[in-house]
Amino acid sequence: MRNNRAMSRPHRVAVLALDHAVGLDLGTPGQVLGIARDAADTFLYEVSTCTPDGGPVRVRGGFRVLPDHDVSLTATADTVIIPGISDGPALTDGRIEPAVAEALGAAHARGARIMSICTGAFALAATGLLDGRRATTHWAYAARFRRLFPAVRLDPDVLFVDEGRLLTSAGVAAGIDLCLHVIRRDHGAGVATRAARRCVVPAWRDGGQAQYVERPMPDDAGWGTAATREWGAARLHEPLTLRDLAGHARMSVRTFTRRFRAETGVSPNRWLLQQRVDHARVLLETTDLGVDQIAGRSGFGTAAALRQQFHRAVGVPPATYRRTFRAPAAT
DNA sequence: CCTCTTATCCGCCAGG
DNA sequence: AACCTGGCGGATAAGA
Repeated sequence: MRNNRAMSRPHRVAVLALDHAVGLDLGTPGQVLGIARDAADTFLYEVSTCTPDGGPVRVRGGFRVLPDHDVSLTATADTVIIPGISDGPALTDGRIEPAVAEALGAAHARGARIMSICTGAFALAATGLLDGRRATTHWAYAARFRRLFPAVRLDPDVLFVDEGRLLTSAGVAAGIDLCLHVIRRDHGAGVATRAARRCVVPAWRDGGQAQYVERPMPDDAGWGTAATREWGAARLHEPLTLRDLAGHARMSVRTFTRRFRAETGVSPNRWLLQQRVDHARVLLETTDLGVDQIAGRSGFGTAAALRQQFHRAVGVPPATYRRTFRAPAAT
C-alpha cells in the first residue's frame, strides 16, 4: 500500500456515492487527496467517482450527482471511499444492495483500502468487513450504529480509526482529517502538511469528537488549557510533567486533567506524547540528525523510548520512516 | 525478561 | 438543587 515518489502511476481512488449522499463528503477526497503532490509537484492520487449503477444519486440539498462510472470502478481502485449518507437502507436497516456489498468485499479481498466518512460507516459495516474491528462514525448516530452492528467495536470519541486497510471517520469535517492522515501514511508528514495548507485546514487535529459533543459554547476566553498546550508544545525538548502543565494553567492536577480531557478528548500525557512523536516525525523527514539527537530534541529521554513510542504511534520504526519519507534537500 | 519504582489517569466523594 | 473544584486511592503504564 505504501507507494513512494518513484512510483509512476498515481494511487487510484474511487469515491462510491450512494443514494442520499452527503454533498460535502462527496467532494472531500477530490479536494484533499486530489490536490496532494510530492516535492516534484506530481499529483499523487487520481480521484474518480462512481455510483452503484452509474446513474445519478440524490444529494442532500436538492440536487443529483451524475458520475462518470459505475461500481465496477472499485475493481481497479487502490482505495475506495464511501461518503456519508443522510438516508437509505444502510442507515435504517443496516443493509446495502448485494452488488455493492460484493464489490466492496472483492476490493478488500484484493488488498484495496476501504475508508468511510461520517455515516458512510453504515454502508461499510453492512458488508460485514468491520465485524470484530474498531470503527467510528458520526457521534449522533452512535447508538443506532451499535444497535445495527453489534459486532463492530464502535469508538464514537475519536475523529477517525485506522485499522490498516479499513478506515472510518467521524462527522463530515473529520473526513478531511482522515484524508490527511492517509496522505501522511502514504507519503509522509511533509506532503500532508502541504496538502493541508492548500486546503487551509490544520494538518493535524488531535483529540476526539469529545470537543464537539454536548459543548454548545466552547469556553474560549476563559482560563482553559489552550494556552498551556501552546506553552507545552514550545517546550517539547524539556521533560514536562503533568504537575508542570497544571502549574502553568494555575489549576490543581485533578482539575487540569479533567478540563484537558473535556477540551481535547485525550489525556494530557497522551497529547504530549502525540506532540513529541509528531516533532520527531518532522525531524526525521527534514534533518539528518541521529535518532538519539532527535530523541533529545523531541523530549524522549532515550533513543530507546523514542523508538518504542514512535513505532507504536506511527506503525513503523524511525529508521524505516526516514528511509521512506526523507525528502531530498531541495524546495 | 523480570521486578521495583514512579507517574499518570480517572472514578469517587466531600466541600464550596 | 446544580455546578465546579481538588484530594484520595486503585488500576495501569512507563522507566530503571
